[in-house]
Amino acid sequence: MPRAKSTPDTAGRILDVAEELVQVRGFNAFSYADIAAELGITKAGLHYHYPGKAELGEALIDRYTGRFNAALEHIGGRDAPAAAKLEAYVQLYADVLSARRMCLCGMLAAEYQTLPEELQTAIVGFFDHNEAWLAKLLAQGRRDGSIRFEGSAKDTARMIISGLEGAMLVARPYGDPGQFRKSAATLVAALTK
Amino acid sequence: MPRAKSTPDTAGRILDVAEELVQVRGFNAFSYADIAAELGITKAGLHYHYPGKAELGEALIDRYTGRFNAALEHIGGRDAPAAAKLEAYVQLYADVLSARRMCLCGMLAAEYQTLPEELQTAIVGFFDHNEAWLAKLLAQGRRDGSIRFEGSAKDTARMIISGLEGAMLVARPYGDPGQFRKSAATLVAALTK
DNA sequence: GTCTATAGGCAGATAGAC
DNA sequence: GTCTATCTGCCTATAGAC
Repeated sequence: MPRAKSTPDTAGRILDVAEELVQVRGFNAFSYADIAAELGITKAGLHYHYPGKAELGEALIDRYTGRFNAALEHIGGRDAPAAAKLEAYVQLYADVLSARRMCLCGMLAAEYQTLPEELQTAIVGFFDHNEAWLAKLLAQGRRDGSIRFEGSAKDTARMIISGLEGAMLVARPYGDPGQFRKSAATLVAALTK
Repeated sequence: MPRAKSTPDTAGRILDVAEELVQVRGFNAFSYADIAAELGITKAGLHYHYPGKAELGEALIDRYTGRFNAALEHIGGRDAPAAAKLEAYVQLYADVLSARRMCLCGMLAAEYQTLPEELQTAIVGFFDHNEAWLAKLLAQGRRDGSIRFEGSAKDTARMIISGLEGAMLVARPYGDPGQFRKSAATLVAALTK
């Protein structure tokens, strides 16, 4: 997934800063003051662009999901065996972690019970779309022979997503991206050998 | 892992309530007021038992880790094939999730960057011990022939722990313990066959 | 051990000037 | 669009009575 591109507009810069704060600290552990200080504007100025934290959160998920889904489309459009596409999928997660960040929606999943309903719905949507995309890829891999797995493509897709999210979650306290790469490789190896 | 037993003493009841709050909402999303209201005492009363949130958090992790490790010892002491012990290990996680809770240390891992240093150290300790215990179990399973896996026992152990934590993380927004069970079963089947 | 009372700070949010 | 100023509420924490 491409990083958030540098945005000259204030609304976009707010999202850039807020996104990093949520991915590193969580939605409940950052404040408008944090963003304001980072951007050199006042808290009141932020409310002009995003009236409340809920609206800011929605915008964050929307942009993140859009960027992620675009990356999935890009991978899906390649002319390559499914196994190679699966590796590219794993790399999306590795890229996030290499910036010492958790997946935005993985972080929000932890805080799920404390979030406004609109955010909750958007989080589930993120995982639903990932699961559908990945299940389709796995089915393709079974056909082209590059991926072998037992059980349904849907269950396997869900397990891979869970495994990658969990590997990010556990690797971060160790501050070691290599640990994530190893875990992810172990997971993929078990599926594609 | 056995649930926290009902404790007549105030210090223990505080931990009971705080534990659920952290597992459901996170460390940064509960307050002394929440606990006080639940127990029918005042916030000031809590500070007598736990001077600050950091001390309360330490006590939470210590008790949780102790209970978890005791469950591991219990499983390890059984006369059973390693594969059966692995299933019992998975069940520890399933039991936590069936109470609509996240693993305490998994939740804290998400919030890692915002926590006091003593808590951070304790969280890593939890995962270290789990990994060592599980790696030993896997090695035993390889010897007794009940578990098959490629790569090192340590890497496989780490992937299993990550996968289980991630499966809890992702399953909770769906409010469906069955989803966790399926993911966990798929994970174990893929890694140990 | 638990209470009342309160301190001091920061949260999210708004009104209105510019 | 961004500011100053301010509101209200909740947070963690403490002092001191009982």
